[in-house]
Amino acid sequence: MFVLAPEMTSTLQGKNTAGQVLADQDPKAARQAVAARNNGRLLDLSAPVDPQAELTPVLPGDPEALEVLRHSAAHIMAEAVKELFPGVKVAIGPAIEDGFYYDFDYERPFTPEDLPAIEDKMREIVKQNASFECEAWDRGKARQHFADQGEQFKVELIDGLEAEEVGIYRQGGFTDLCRGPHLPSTGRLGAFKLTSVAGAYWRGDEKRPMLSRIYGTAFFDKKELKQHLALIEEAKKRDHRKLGRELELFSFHDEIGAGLVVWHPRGMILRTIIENLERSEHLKRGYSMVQGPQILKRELWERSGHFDNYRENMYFTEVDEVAYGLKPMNCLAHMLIYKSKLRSYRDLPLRLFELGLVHRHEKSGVMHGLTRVRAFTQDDAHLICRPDQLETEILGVMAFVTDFMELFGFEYSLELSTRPEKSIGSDEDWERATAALTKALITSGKKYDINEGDGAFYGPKIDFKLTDALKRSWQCATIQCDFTLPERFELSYIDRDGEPKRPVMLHRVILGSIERFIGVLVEHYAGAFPLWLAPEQVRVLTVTERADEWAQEITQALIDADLRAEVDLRNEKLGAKVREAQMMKVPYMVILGDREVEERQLTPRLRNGKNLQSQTLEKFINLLKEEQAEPMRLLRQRAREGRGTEG
RNA sequence: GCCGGCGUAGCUCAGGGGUAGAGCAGCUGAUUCGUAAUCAGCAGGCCGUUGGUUCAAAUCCUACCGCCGGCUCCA
Repeated sequence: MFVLAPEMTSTLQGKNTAGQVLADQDPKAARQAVAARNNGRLLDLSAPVDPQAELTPVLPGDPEALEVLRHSAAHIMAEAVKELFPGVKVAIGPAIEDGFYYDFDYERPFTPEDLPAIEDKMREIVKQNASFECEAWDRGKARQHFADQGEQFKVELIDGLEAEEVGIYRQGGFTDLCRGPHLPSTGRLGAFKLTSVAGAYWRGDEKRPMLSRIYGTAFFDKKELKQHLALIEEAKKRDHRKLGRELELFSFHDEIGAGLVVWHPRGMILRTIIENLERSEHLKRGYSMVQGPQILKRELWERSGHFDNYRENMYFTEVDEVAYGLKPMNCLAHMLIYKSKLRSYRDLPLRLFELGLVHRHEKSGVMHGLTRVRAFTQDDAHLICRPDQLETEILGVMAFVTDFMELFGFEYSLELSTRPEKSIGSDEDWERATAALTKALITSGKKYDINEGDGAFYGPKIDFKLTDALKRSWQCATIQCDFTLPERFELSYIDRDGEPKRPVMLHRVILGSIERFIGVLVEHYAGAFPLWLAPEQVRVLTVTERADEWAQEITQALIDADLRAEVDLRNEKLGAKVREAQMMKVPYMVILGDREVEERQLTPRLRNGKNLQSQTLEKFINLLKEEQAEPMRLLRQRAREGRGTEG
């Protein structure tokens, strides 16, 4: 039950508090409220309100409520840690997407074994039900307070603030610099759990000290916490690294090296389906296929700027005493293809597409299954065009990306990334490039965020972040505008007026890395691929060996019809065969017993456990063919419509 | 690269100073069976690699390699 602690009112300036006003408006809501919304701001219930503006309660179902709860949980955790580990220094502790964390500096890093004791201490604090009290302190006083306690991180934070007054929150014996708002009291923290420990640099800067971070999550009630933990379990089941092994798609090997994928037959057929689709879709959209070599002379990388700006990510070697670099990007060969003959303004845009294998030296701690590797294949293209064609080309790529995202059932969001610190090219070129991307974004009418300083070293970019079935987001497509490489490689075309002009270039990928994309796809579909992508589309199962002959005939007919079918003639019970096909997530099984043999029919079983009516082989093949072709039909239809609107 | 955890059979995991274990998978045989595991037998390991401590190391310590969770970076 929520009651304003009497001492809290003493800090107020004689005004009505949010809690009191809410209690007058709606006593029931006031009791449940964790904070209040007033004048577009979130307030503590103990805070004075602007009487002119509307006041609404923040109730447990609201998204902001969870943030308040988790932020308060972080404070409670910090108090617990300070009590248990004297001398520990606190850094920052925000609420995050699905929980909270707090960073600490202690004589040793925390380990998972420390967590139960911290949780127990937190429960004690929750039981004490101390109120969260907010005070506004003069910055000098606050600075002195934290300096006296040796809390150098807090001091640094205060020094970075502009305001003359800073917010100070207290609960029990713990005082923290904080903007708030917080729960009325610690007792309102319903269900929480500390989940992991990790190292984290102070302010995310590699050059600054590494702190010890404790992650946790919190909810209003135990049921929600349980659901959340179940969701994490579900995500684990979908983990592409686990499914990749179980479904025999790919593997990694110590003996081969970190971040280097080995594709097994089932994974390779999946890749091939996607790559073949890419090839045909690119050809249909006016691209040409090309391919460059894996190693190119270092001198060329120096010329492009990669040696100066990307060296630490590259692998170098020597051939006959000449230095070579293994390609981390595909653009150089494409530049030379452009330069191989004189180009007319009529030839543009030139769209060069390459499924290019690139190698990048990633730091040892960052590899992650297929989503972060050291060798990967980009569905890369370079669009070399006249300046007046730039916007149309960008829009064309955006439409291409949209078509593919819809094909796989992904949502996505857009980000515009601007000039980074380490970069090449003139200010004017960066401005022109950024303006072109911005203009295309505006024309497209799509919403986008701006990511300052996150562009490639040679140009700004639009990134597409796709969201998978578990609401996680992944970088896939990117469009990068580049005025610099055409300059460095002295690309030109002869314009209408007979004068040589400098073209502009776009770097772009649609799926990004085929490896990463397949990793994301595996998790998105939980390994149960739609028919057109399934490595094995049909498995033919016999009840007894009397059906062997019919089974082999059917299997061959399916293969002849370009379907991916396998047959299980083993001396096993049908239940065992079904189970194995089910675990491999094969979309269709075909059951063959004496009945089917006699009638020259087959009984299809779907992945969801349902049987279809027994039917002829011809009918079954038609069914599969149609289901397989449907996504492609929709893709082509969308592509045609898209082209129409672009003119 | 940094912080923490981990590395035992193809897979999932037990064993934690006295010389290696289970289930599943594999192989062999029997069984001919109707929708998520038929039965029996057999075989399988330089306990990630390398140094060291010890009479003795899968077990304790060093360093490498790799994996997992984060940080930083990124397709």
